[in-house]
Amino acid sequence: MGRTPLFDRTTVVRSARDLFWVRGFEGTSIAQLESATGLHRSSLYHCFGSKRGLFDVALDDYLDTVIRPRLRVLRTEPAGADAVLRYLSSVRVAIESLPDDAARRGCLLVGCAAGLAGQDEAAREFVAAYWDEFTAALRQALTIAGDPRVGAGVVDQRARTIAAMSTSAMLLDRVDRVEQLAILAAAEALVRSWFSPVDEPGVTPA
Amino acid sequence: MGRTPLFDRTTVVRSARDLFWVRGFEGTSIAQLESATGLHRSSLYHCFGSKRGLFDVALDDYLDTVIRPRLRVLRTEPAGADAVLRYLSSVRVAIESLPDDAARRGCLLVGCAAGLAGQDEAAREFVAAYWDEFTAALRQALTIAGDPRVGAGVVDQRARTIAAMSTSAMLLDRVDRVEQLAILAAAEALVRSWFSPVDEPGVTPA
DNA sequence: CCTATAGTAGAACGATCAGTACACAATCTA
DNA sequence: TAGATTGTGTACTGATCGTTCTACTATAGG
Repeated sequence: MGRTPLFDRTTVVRSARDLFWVRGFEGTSIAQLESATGLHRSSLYHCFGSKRGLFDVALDDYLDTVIRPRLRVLRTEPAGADAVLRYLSSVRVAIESLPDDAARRGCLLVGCAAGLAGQDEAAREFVAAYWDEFTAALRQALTIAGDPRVGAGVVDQRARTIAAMSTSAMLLDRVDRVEQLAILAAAEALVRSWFSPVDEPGVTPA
Repeated sequence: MGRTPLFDRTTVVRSARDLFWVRGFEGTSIAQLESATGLHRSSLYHCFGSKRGLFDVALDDYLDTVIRPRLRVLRTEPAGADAVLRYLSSVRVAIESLPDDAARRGCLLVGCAAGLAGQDEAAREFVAAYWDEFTAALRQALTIAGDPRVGAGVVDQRARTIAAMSTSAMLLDRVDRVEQLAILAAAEALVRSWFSPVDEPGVTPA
Protein backbone atom coordinates (compact mmCIF):
# COMPACT_ATOMS: atom_id res chain seq x y z
CA MET A 1 0.00 0.00 0.00
CA GLY A 2 1.07 3.57 -0.45
CA ARG A 3 2.37 5.47 -3.40
CA THR A 4 4.57 3.77 -5.98
CA PRO A 5 8.14 5.12 -6.13
CA LEU A 6 8.93 6.96 -9.33
CA PHE A 7 12.56 5.85 -9.20
CA ASP A 8 14.52 2.62 -9.33
CA ARG A 9 16.29 2.09 -6.03
CA THR A 10 19.25 0.31 -7.60
CA THR A 11 19.84 3.14 -10.06
CA VAL A 12 19.68 5.70 -7.28
CA VAL A 13 22.09 3.81 -5.05
CA ARG A 14 24.47 3.40 -7.95
CA SER A 15 24.45 7.09 -8.82
CA ALA A 16 25.09 7.99 -5.20
CA ARG A 17 27.83 5.40 -5.02
CA ASP A 18 29.58 6.85 -8.07
CA LEU A 19 29.44 10.32 -6.57
CA PHE A 20 30.86 9.16 -3.22
CA TRP A 21 33.46 7.25 -5.19
CA VAL A 22 34.77 10.38 -6.84
CA ARG A 23 34.30 12.97 -4.11
CA GLY A 24 34.42 10.95 -0.91
CA PHE A 25 31.86 10.95 1.88
CA GLU A 26 32.74 14.31 3.37
CA GLY A 27 33.24 15.91 -0.03
CA THR A 28 29.77 14.99 -1.24
CA SER A 29 26.82 17.22 -0.36
CA ILE A 30 23.14 16.44 -0.24
CA ALA A 31 22.60 18.93 -3.03
CA GLN A 32 25.03 17.00 -5.24
CA LEU A 33 23.31 13.75 -4.33
CA GLU A 34 20.00 15.28 -5.31
CA SER A 35 21.16 16.18 -8.79
CA ALA A 36 23.10 12.94 -9.27
CA THR A 37 20.19 10.74 -8.30
CA GLY A 38 17.38 12.94 -9.57
CA LEU A 39 15.67 12.62 -6.21
CA HIS A 40 14.80 15.42 -3.84
CA ARG A 41 16.31 15.34 -0.39
CA SER A 42 12.93 14.48 1.07
CA SER A 43 12.91 11.23 -0.86
CA LEU A 44 16.53 10.51 -0.06
CA TYR A 45 15.93 10.96 3.65
CA HIS A 46 12.71 9.02 3.43
CA CYS A 47 14.53 6.08 1.87
CA PHE A 48 17.92 6.08 3.53
CA GLY A 49 17.46 8.03 6.74
CA SER A 50 20.60 10.11 6.45
CA LYS A 51 23.56 10.88 4.27
CA ARG A 52 25.47 8.27 6.18
CA GLY A 53 22.71 5.72 5.68
CA LEU A 54 22.90 6.25 1.94
CA PHE A 55 26.66 5.96 2.08
CA ASP A 56 26.42 2.62 3.87
CA VAL A 57 24.08 1.27 1.21
CA ALA A 58 26.41 2.63 -1.47
CA LEU A 59 29.36 0.90 0.18
CA ASP A 60 27.52 -2.41 0.17
CA ASP A 61 26.67 -1.97 -3.47
CA TYR A 62 30.29 -1.12 -4.23
CA LEU A 63 31.47 -4.30 -2.57
CA ASP A 64 28.86 -6.45 -4.29
CA THR A 65 28.99 -5.09 -7.80
CA VAL A 66 32.51 -3.70 -8.17
CA ILE A 67 34.84 -5.57 -5.84
CA ARG A 68 33.49 -9.07 -5.32
CA PRO A 69 32.98 -9.94 -8.99
CA ARG A 70 36.65 -9.16 -9.51
CA LEU A 71 37.69 -11.25 -6.51
CA ARG A 72 35.81 -14.25 -7.74
CA VAL A 73 38.58 -15.42 -10.05
CA LEU A 74 40.77 -15.87 -6.96
CA ARG A 75 38.37 -18.46 -5.61
CA THR A 76 36.98 -20.19 -8.65
CA GLU A 77 40.17 -20.75 -10.58
CA PRO A 78 42.42 -23.59 -9.53
CA ALA A 79 44.76 -22.05 -6.97
CA GLY A 80 48.11 -20.90 -8.27
CA ALA A 81 49.81 -18.24 -10.31
CA ASP A 82 47.10 -18.12 -12.94
CA ALA A 83 44.37 -17.14 -10.53
CA VAL A 84 46.36 -14.26 -9.05
CA LEU A 85 47.69 -13.16 -12.42
CA ARG A 86 44.23 -13.10 -13.89
CA TYR A 87 43.04 -11.02 -10.99
CA LEU A 88 45.87 -8.53 -11.33
CA SER A 89 45.61 -8.25 -15.09
CA SER A 90 41.86 -7.75 -14.92
CA VAL A 91 42.48 -4.73 -12.71
CA ARG A 92 45.26 -3.51 -14.97
CA VAL A 93 43.19 -3.85 -18.11
CA ALA A 94 40.29 -2.05 -16.49
CA ILE A 95 42.57 0.86 -15.64
CA GLU A 96 44.22 0.88 -19.04
CA SER A 97 40.91 1.06 -20.81
CA LEU A 98 39.78 4.13 -18.91
CA PRO A 99 39.76 7.28 -21.02
CA ASP A 100 42.50 9.71 -20.03
CA ASP A 101 40.00 12.27 -18.86
CA ALA A 102 38.12 9.81 -16.68
CA ALA A 103 37.48 10.96 -13.12
CA ARG A 104 40.29 9.95 -10.78
CA ARG A 105 38.11 7.97 -8.48
CA GLY A 106 40.47 5.34 -7.15
CA CYS A 107 38.74 2.95 -4.80
CA LEU A 108 35.80 3.80 -2.57
CA LEU A 109 37.18 1.63 0.20
CA VAL A 110 40.58 3.28 0.06
CA GLY A 111 38.86 6.64 0.30
CA CYS A 112 36.85 5.38 3.22
CA ALA A 113 40.00 4.15 4.97
CA ALA A 114 41.83 7.43 4.43
CA GLY A 115 38.81 9.53 5.37
CA LEU A 116 35.94 8.32 7.52
CA ALA A 117 37.88 5.49 9.15
CA GLY A 118 40.00 7.99 11.03
CA GLN A 119 37.07 9.04 13.19
CA ASP A 120 34.40 6.42 12.65
CA GLU A 121 34.52 3.00 14.20
CA ALA A 122 31.89 1.51 11.90
CA ALA A 123 33.79 2.59 8.79
CA ARG A 124 36.96 1.15 10.26
CA GLU A 125 35.30 -2.21 10.82
CA PHE A 126 33.87 -2.23 7.33
CA VAL A 127 37.27 -1.67 5.75
CA ALA A 128 38.94 -4.16 8.06
CA ALA A 129 36.37 -6.80 7.15
CA TYR A 130 37.00 -6.24 3.48
CA TRP A 131 40.75 -6.41 3.95
CA ASP A 132 40.21 -9.75 5.62
CA GLU A 133 38.09 -10.98 2.74
CA PHE A 134 40.64 -9.79 0.20
CA THR A 135 43.67 -11.35 1.85
CA ALA A 136 41.78 -14.58 2.51
CA ALA A 137 40.99 -14.92 -1.19
CA LEU A 138 44.61 -14.21 -2.03
CA ARG A 139 45.82 -16.75 0.51
CA GLN A 140 43.65 -19.39 -1.06
CA ALA A 141 44.93 -18.64 -4.53
CA LEU A 142 48.54 -18.46 -3.40
CA THR A 143 48.55 -21.72 -1.53
CA ILE A 144 50.67 -24.35 -3.24
CA ALA A 145 49.45 -27.71 -2.04
CA GLY A 146 52.19 -30.19 -1.52
CA ASP A 147 55.13 -27.79 -1.54
CA PRO A 148 56.65 -27.99 1.93
CA ARG A 149 58.86 -24.94 1.31
CA VAL A 150 55.78 -22.75 0.98
CA GLY A 151 54.03 -23.01 4.31
CA ALA A 152 51.15 -21.02 5.76
CA GLY A 153 53.48 -18.28 6.98
CA VAL A 154 54.93 -17.71 3.54
CA VAL A 155 51.48 -17.73 1.96
CA ASP A 156 50.36 -15.14 4.53
CA GLN A 157 53.24 -12.86 3.67
CA ARG A 158 52.69 -13.20 -0.04
CA ALA A 159 48.98 -12.53 0.25
CA ARG A 160 49.64 -9.39 2.26
CA THR A 161 52.23 -8.31 -0.26
CA ILE A 162 49.86 -8.57 -3.20
CA ALA A 163 47.01 -7.01 -1.25
CA ALA A 164 49.23 -4.09 -0.29
CA MET A 165 50.41 -3.57 -3.85
CA SER A 166 46.86 -3.70 -5.16
CA THR A 167 45.76 -1.19 -2.57
CA SER A 168 48.55 1.24 -3.28
CA ALA A 169 47.81 0.98 -6.97
CA MET A 170 44.25 2.02 -6.20
CA LEU A 171 45.47 4.96 -4.17
CA LEU A 172 47.75 6.06 -6.99
CA ASP A 173 44.84 5.97 -9.40
CA ARG A 174 44.12 9.46 -8.09
CA VAL A 175 47.67 10.66 -8.56
CA ASP A 176 49.58 9.04 -11.39
CA ARG A 177 48.16 6.35 -13.64
CA VAL A 178 51.56 5.46 -15.08
CA GLU A 179 52.96 4.61 -11.66
CA GLN A 180 49.75 2.84 -10.83
CA LEU A 181 50.15 0.51 -13.80
CA ALA A 182 53.81 -0.01 -13.00
CA ILE A 183 52.90 -1.21 -9.53
CA LEU A 184 50.41 -3.67 -10.95
CA ALA A 185 53.02 -4.90 -13.40
CA ALA A 186 55.53 -5.30 -10.58
CA ALA A 187 52.98 -7.35 -8.66
CA GLU A 188 52.45 -9.60 -11.65
CA ALA A 189 56.20 -10.08 -12.01
CA LEU A 190 56.51 -10.93 -8.34
CA VAL A 191 53.78 -13.54 -8.55
CA ARG A 192 55.41 -15.09 -11.58
CA SER A 193 58.71 -15.30 -9.75
CA TRP A 194 57.04 -17.17 -6.89
CA PHE A 195 55.69 -19.78 -9.25
CA SER A 196 58.71 -20.26 -11.48
CA PRO A 197 61.61 -20.70 -9.07
CA VAL A 198 64.15 -20.95 -11.88
CA ASP A 199 63.96 -17.20 -12.39
CA GLU A 200 65.56 -14.68 -10.14
CA PRO A 201 62.83 -13.46 -7.77
CA GLY A 202 61.24 -10.31 -9.08
CA VAL A 203 62.53 -10.65 -12.60
CA THR A 204 60.07 -10.59 -15.44
CA PRO A 205 60.81 -12.99 -18.25
CA ALA A 206 61.76 -10.88 -21.21
CA MET B 1 59.04 47.49 11.02
CA GLY B 2 55.58 46.83 12.33
CA ARG B 3 54.26 44.92 15.26
CA THR B 4 56.10 41.84 16.53
CA PRO B 5 54.15 38.58 16.20
CA LEU B 6 53.13 37.06 19.53
CA PHE B 7 53.42 33.54 18.19
CA ASP B 8 56.12 31.26 16.86
CA ARG B 9 55.45 30.48 13.23
CA THR B 10 56.98 27.00 13.40
CA THR B 11 54.81 26.04 16.35
CA VAL B 12 51.71 27.29 14.62
CA VAL B 13 52.47 25.44 11.40
CA ARG B 14 53.15 22.28 13.32
CA SER B 15 49.87 22.47 15.25
CA ALA B 16 47.98 23.02 12.02
CA ARG B 17 49.88 20.19 10.38
CA ASP B 18 48.94 17.78 13.18
CA LEU B 19 45.31 18.74 12.85
CA PHE B 20 45.29 18.26 9.07
CA TRP B 21 47.11 14.99 9.64
CA VAL B 22 44.32 13.59 11.77
CA ARG B 23 41.23 15.13 10.16
CA GLY B 24 42.30 15.74 6.57
CA PHE B 25 42.10 19.01 4.67
CA GLU B 26 38.37 18.99 4.07
CA GLY B 27 37.63 17.66 7.54
CA THR B 28 39.47 20.51 9.26
CA SER B 29 37.68 23.80 9.87
CA ILE B 30 39.08 27.25 10.45
CA ALA B 31 37.52 27.22 13.91
CA GLN B 32 39.46 24.06 14.75
CA LEU B 33 42.63 25.59 13.38
CA GLU B 34 42.05 28.63 15.58
CA SER B 35 41.87 26.60 18.75
CA ALA B 36 44.70 24.25 17.74
CA THR B 37 47.09 27.08 16.92
CA GLY B 38 45.84 29.61 19.47
CA LEU B 39 45.62 32.22 16.70
CA HIS B 40 42.51 34.02 15.58
CA ARG B 41 41.46 33.63 11.98
CA SER B 42 42.53 37.19 11.28
CA SER B 43 46.13 36.24 12.06
CA LEU B 44 45.88 32.95 10.21
CA TYR B 45 44.61 34.67 7.08
CA HIS B 46 47.11 37.44 7.50
CA CYS B 47 49.98 34.94 7.59
CA PHE B 48 48.92 32.21 5.24
CA GLY B 49 46.35 33.80 2.96
CA SER B 50 43.84 30.96 3.04
CA LYS B 51 43.11 27.59 4.55
CA ARG B 52 44.75 26.07 1.52
CA GLY B 53 47.81 28.26 1.92
CA LEU B 54 48.23 27.03 5.48
CA PHE B 55 47.76 23.47 4.30
CA ASP B 56 50.51 23.86 1.73
CA VAL B 57 52.92 25.14 4.36
CA ALA B 58 51.88 22.30 6.65
CA LEU B 59 52.55 19.80 3.86
CA ASP B 60 56.03 21.17 3.34
CA ASP B 61 56.71 20.95 7.04
CA TYR B 62 55.42 17.40 7.08
CA LEU B 63 57.79 16.41 4.31
CA ASP B 64 60.75 18.14 5.91
CA THR B 65 60.32 17.12 9.52
CA VAL B 66 58.46 13.84 9.37
CA ILE B 67 59.19 12.10 6.09
CA ARG B 68 62.63 13.12 4.89
CA PRO B 69 64.48 12.43 8.16
CA ARG B 70 63.17 8.89 7.92
CA LEU B 71 64.20 8.55 4.29
CA ARG B 72 67.73 9.65 4.99
CA VAL B 73 68.90 6.19 6.03
CA LEU B 74 68.12 5.00 2.51
CA ARG B 75 70.68 7.40 1.10
CA THR B 76 73.38 7.60 3.75
CA GLU B 77 73.80 3.93 4.53
CA PRO B 78 75.80 1.81 2.15
CA ALA B 79 73.24 0.56 -0.35
CA GLY B 80 71.85 -2.89 0.32
CA ALA B 81 69.51 -4.84 2.53
CA ASP B 82 70.58 -3.03 5.69
CA ALA B 83 69.55 0.39 4.46
CA VAL B 84 66.08 -0.75 3.46
CA LEU B 85 65.63 -2.91 6.52
CA ARG B 86 66.60 -0.07 8.80
CA TYR B 87 64.12 2.17 7.07
CA LEU B 88 61.32 -0.36 7.39
CA SER B 89 62.06 -1.20 10.99
CA SER B 90 62.25 2.46 11.96
CA VAL B 91 58.70 2.85 10.67
CA ARG B 92 57.60 -0.33 12.39
CA VAL B 93 59.12 0.65 15.71
CA ALA B 94 57.54 4.09 15.51
CA ILE B 95 54.13 2.49 15.02
CA GLU B 96 54.67 -0.07 17.73
CA SER B 97 55.59 2.55 20.26
CA LEU B 98 52.40 4.53 19.71
CA PRO B 99 49.96 4.26 22.61
CA ASP B 100 46.89 2.22 21.72
CA ASP B 101 44.62 5.22 22.01
CA ALA B 102 46.76 7.42 19.77
CA ALA B 103 44.88 9.20 17.02
CA ARG B 104 44.70 7.14 13.86
CA ARG B 105 46.37 9.67 11.70
CA GLY B 106 48.09 7.53 9.10
CA CYS B 107 50.10 9.62 6.66
CA LEU B 108 49.27 13.16 5.62
CA LEU B 109 50.37 12.43 2.06
CA VAL B 110 48.20 9.36 1.82
CA GLY B 111 45.30 11.44 3.05
CA CYS B 112 46.13 14.06 0.48
CA ALA B 113 46.24 11.45 -2.29
CA ALA B 114 42.92 9.91 -1.27
CA GLY B 115 41.27 13.29 -0.76
CA LEU B 116 42.40 16.52 -2.37
CA ALA B 117 44.31 14.85 -5.20
CA GLY B 118 41.06 13.65 -6.71
CA GLN B 119 40.07 17.20 -7.66
CA ASP B 120 43.18 19.31 -7.25
CA GLU B 121 46.02 19.27 -9.75
CA ALA B 122 48.52 20.92 -7.39
CA ALA B 123 47.92 18.33 -4.68
CA ARG B 124 48.32 15.60 -7.28
CA GLU B 125 51.68 16.96 -8.37
CA PHE B 126 52.85 17.28 -4.81
CA VAL B 127 52.09 13.66 -4.04
CA ALA B 128 53.54 12.48 -7.35
CA ALA B 129 56.76 14.37 -6.64
CA TYR B 130 57.04 12.73 -3.26
CA TRP B 131 56.37 9.30 -4.71
CA ASP B 132 59.22 9.94 -7.10
CA GLU B 133 61.52 10.96 -4.27
CA PHE B 134 60.55 7.93 -2.23
CA THR B 135 61.04 5.38 -4.98
CA ALA B 136 64.29 7.01 -6.08
CA ALA B 137 65.71 6.62 -2.58
CA LEU B 138 64.57 3.02 -2.52
CA ARG B 139 66.09 2.33 -5.93
CA GLN B 140 69.41 3.66 -4.73
CA ALA B 141 69.34 1.48 -1.63
CA LEU B 142 68.19 -1.58 -3.54
CA THR B 143 70.81 -1.41 -6.25
CA ILE B 144 73.33 -4.19 -6.03
CA ALA B 145 76.43 -3.05 -7.83
CA GLY B 146 78.13 -5.79 -9.76
CA ASP B 147 75.30 -8.29 -9.76
CA PRO B 148 74.30 -8.70 -13.42
CA ARG B 149 71.16 -10.65 -12.49
CA VAL B 150 69.76 -7.60 -10.72
CA GLY B 151 69.50 -4.97 -13.43
CA ALA B 152 67.79 -1.59 -13.41
CA GLY B 153 64.45 -3.14 -14.32
CA VAL B 154 64.53 -5.48 -11.37
CA VAL B 155 65.56 -2.70 -9.03
CA ASP B 156 62.67 -0.58 -10.31
CA GLN B 157 60.19 -3.33 -9.59
CA ARG B 158 61.57 -3.95 -6.15
CA ALA B 159 61.57 -0.28 -5.24
CA ARG B 160 57.95 0.04 -6.31
CA THR B 161 57.07 -3.06 -4.35
CA ILE B 162 58.52 -1.73 -1.11
CA ALA B 163 57.09 1.73 -1.70
CA ALA B 164 53.66 0.24 -2.30
CA MET B 165 53.85 -1.89 0.83
CA SER B 166 54.98 1.08 2.91
CA THR B 167 52.14 3.17 1.57
CA SER B 168 49.49 0.57 2.23
CA ALA B 169 50.83 0.14 5.73
CA MET B 170 50.31 3.86 6.24
CA LEU B 171 46.78 3.62 4.94
CA LEU B 172 46.03 0.74 7.30
CA ASP B 173 47.26 2.78 10.24
CA ARG B 174 43.75 4.23 10.26
CA VAL B 175 42.07 0.85 10.13
CA ASP B 176 43.99 -1.98 11.76
CA ARG B 177 47.39 -1.61 13.38
CA VAL B 178 47.95 -5.36 13.58
CA GLU B 179 47.61 -5.74 9.82
CA GLN B 180 49.69 -2.64 9.33
CA LEU B 181 52.57 -4.15 11.28
CA ALA B 182 52.17 -7.46 9.46
CA ILE B 183 52.61 -5.68 6.13
CA LEU B 184 55.77 -4.02 7.32
CA ALA B 185 57.06 -7.36 8.55
CA ALA B 186 56.25 -8.93 5.19
CA ALA B 187 58.18 -6.16 3.45
CA GLU B 188 61.18 -6.79 5.67
CA ALA B 189 61.03 -10.50 4.90
CA LEU B 190 60.82 -9.80 1.20
CA VAL B 191 63.87 -7.56 1.30
CA ARG B 192 65.81 -10.19 3.21
CA SER B 193 64.92 -12.78 0.59
CA TRP B 194 66.28 -10.55 -2.16
CA PHE B 195 69.61 -10.25 -0.44
CA SER B 196 70.04 -13.84 0.69
CA PRO B 197 69.24 -15.93 -2.37
CA VAL B 198 69.74 -19.18 -0.49
CA ASP B 199 66.40 -18.74 1.22
CA GLU B 200 63.11 -19.33 -0.45
CA PRO B 201 61.86 -15.91 -1.56
CA GLY B 202 59.53 -14.47 1.05
CA VAL B 203 60.59 -16.72 3.88
CA THR B 204 61.73 -15.15 7.11
CA PRO B 205 64.64 -16.90 8.79
CA ALA B 206 63.24 -18.39 11.98
C1' DC C 1 -15.35 5.32 -2.20
C1' DC C 2 -12.64 5.80 2.07
C1' DT C 3 -8.76 5.75 4.55
C1' DA C 4 -4.28 4.29 5.78
C1' DT C 5 0.19 4.29 3.90
C1' DA C 6 3.98 5.71 1.46
C1' DG C 7 6.44 8.81 -1.98
C1' DT C 8 7.30 13.72 -3.45
C1' DA C 9 7.90 18.64 -3.32
C1' DG C 10 9.39 22.87 -1.36
C1' DA C 11 10.56 25.68 2.13
C1' DA C 12 12.79 26.36 6.07
C1' DC C 13 15.72 25.04 10.17
C1' DG C 14 19.94 26.26 13.01
C1' DA C 15 24.66 25.36 12.53
C1' DT C 16 28.70 25.82 10.42
C1' DC C 17 31.52 26.90 6.52
C1' DA C 18 35.62 29.84 4.52
C1' DG C 19 36.68 34.34 4.20
C1' DT C 20 36.61 39.59 5.17
C1' DA C 21 36.11 44.51 6.99
C1' DC C 22 37.61 47.44 10.24
C1' DA C 23 39.19 49.27 14.41
C1' DC C 24 42.92 48.92 17.53
C1' DA C 25 47.65 47.82 19.29
C1' DA C 26 52.43 47.45 18.95
C1' DT C 27 56.80 48.26 16.81
C1' DC C 28 59.70 49.97 13.37
C1' DT C 29 62.11 54.04 10.57
C1' DA C 30 62.83 58.70 10.02
C1' DT D 1 57.77 61.99 18.29
C1' DA D 2 55.33 61.30 13.78
C1' DG D 3 53.90 58.15 10.57
C1' DA D 4 54.16 54.01 8.15
C1' DT D 5 53.69 49.22 8.79
C1' DT D 6 52.30 45.04 10.56
C1' DG D 7 49.95 41.93 13.96
C1' DT D 8 45.56 41.15 16.74
C1' DG D 9 40.63 41.06 18.13
C1' DT D 10 35.77 41.36 17.07
C1' DA D 11 32.04 41.13 14.41
C1' DC D 12 30.15 39.93 10.44
C1' DT D 13 29.45 38.36 5.53
C1' DG D 14 26.86 35.30 2.21
C1' DA D 15 26.95 30.64 1.19
C1' DT D 16 26.39 26.06 2.19
C1' DC D 17 26.01 22.29 5.36
C1' DG D 18 22.85 18.13 6.90
C1' DT D 19 18.43 17.67 8.51
C1' DT D 20 13.46 18.34 9.39
C1' DC D 21 8.64 19.90 8.84
C1' DT D 22 4.54 20.31 6.51
C1' DA D 23 1.60 20.02 2.75
C1' DC D 24 0.44 17.47 -1.22
C1' DT D 25 -0.05 13.35 -4.25
C1' DA D 26 -0.66 8.81 -5.54
C1' DT D 27 -1.52 4.04 -4.61
C1' DA D 28 -3.17 -0.04 -1.94
C1' DG D 29 -6.56 -2.67 0.95
C1' DG D 30 -11.19 -2.86 2.89
